[in-house]
Amino acid sequence: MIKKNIQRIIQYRMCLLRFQSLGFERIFSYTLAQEIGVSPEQVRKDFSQFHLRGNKKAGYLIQDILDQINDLLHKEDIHKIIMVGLGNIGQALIKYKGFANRNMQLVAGFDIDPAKLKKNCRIPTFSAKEIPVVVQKENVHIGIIAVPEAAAQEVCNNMVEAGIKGILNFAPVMLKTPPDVVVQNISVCGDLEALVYVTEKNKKQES
Amino acid sequence: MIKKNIQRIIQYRMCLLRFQSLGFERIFSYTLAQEIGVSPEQVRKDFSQFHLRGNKKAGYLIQDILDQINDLLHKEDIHKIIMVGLGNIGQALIKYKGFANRNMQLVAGFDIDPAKLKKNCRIPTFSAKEIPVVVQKENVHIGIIAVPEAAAQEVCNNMVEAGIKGILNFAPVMLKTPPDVVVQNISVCGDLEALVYVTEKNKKQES
DNA sequence: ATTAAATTGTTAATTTATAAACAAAAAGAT
DNA sequence: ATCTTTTTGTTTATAAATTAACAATTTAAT
Repeated sequence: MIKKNIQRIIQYRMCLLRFQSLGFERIFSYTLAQEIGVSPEQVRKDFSQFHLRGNKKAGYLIQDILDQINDLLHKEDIHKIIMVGLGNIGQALIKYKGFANRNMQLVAGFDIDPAKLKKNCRIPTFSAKEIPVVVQKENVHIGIIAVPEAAAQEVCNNMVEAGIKGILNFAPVMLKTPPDVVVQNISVCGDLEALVYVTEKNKKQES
Repeated sequence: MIKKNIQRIIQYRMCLLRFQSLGFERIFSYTLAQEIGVSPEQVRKDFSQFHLRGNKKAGYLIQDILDQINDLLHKEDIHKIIMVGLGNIGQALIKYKGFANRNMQLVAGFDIDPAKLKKNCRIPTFSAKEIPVVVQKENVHIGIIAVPEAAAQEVCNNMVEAGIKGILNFAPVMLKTPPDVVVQNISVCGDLEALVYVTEKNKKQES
């Protein structure tokens, strides 16, 4: 599982960019904390762990912290991503315009169904067989799996074989990968079910 | 933040259903653990915390555990969900057919842009102004926010005002809500950035 | 220059989550 | 019927994450 502190660092970055675009030059742990929904101590602790240092009494210099976070997250280069599965989610992500802002780029889409490839697309699309060719040619390390549950593990195997090292998985299965490949799962249905559970529980507790 | 054990319970459920459909009647903590990617002790601990009990030496009776988890998750009724924002993700989720299997139903979609409402849709769509009317009429407690960052907090306020108690948020902002409203965030970009960080770090460590 | 106020950064304490250990119970074999 | 094996369920231990506490430092004011 990916550490929580790095996930928060990513959030801090977005927040710092927002404050910077509003004209601020400095920010306090308290402000940042409130914006992210954590305690100021958490912010300082996270910053400390990644050696992001501020100025006592004067807070953090936004540009300075951003430079260092950008360095941490390797924002100096654009990270290429492939997408396997051109169904509902796949198509939606391909249409999404927010990747470029964050120095990421979807470079290719794949599907086993030739019908899905014909669609007028913002990125080149290929048969799933071409995964190794494209991954190696473009030197891609990150892939998204947006295929049905039944196909997910096989797609995953192909990706790993091709050299993918990080996978964002939308299929509702736990993928089996070698230890040097890291998987991050997203489960919309699961999250909704968890929300149902918590809200129903809260409802009961009131009564 | 939603507890991790309930999130795993939701995963166990999916896994149990899969095993059941394969013809199994019983299952061991070891098997379930392997499938979900946790330790058998974790499974037993989770089950213990929710009073899901098995049979020593004979493992867990799938049907029995499923009945109890279904009860926990209130699977006896269908949970209505509204979706605000009919852009890329909104449209994709509306097309998604997996909600019914899990006793959930998208009952309405909303957008401020009238152009978005005209699209041939599987569910009724309304202007965002209609949120309170529909939520109260249909008695909905769960909502999805799939609008741009700038609009998210206002949409959230409207939802809360209308009576929504659980929100799945795709916008990259921390929403401010009263304590009885629970928010679950999904950040595709954030997750991808985290994957980039971890894979680059692994790469360095090898060399 | 000295003092006061504010905010960081680190250390300590607490809580939460995960992993390990082991006793108890059930099934099956002898 | 007794013993052995297996697997649960609970208890204890470890690790991770969060929160709290407080010393150190910088700024600004007197």
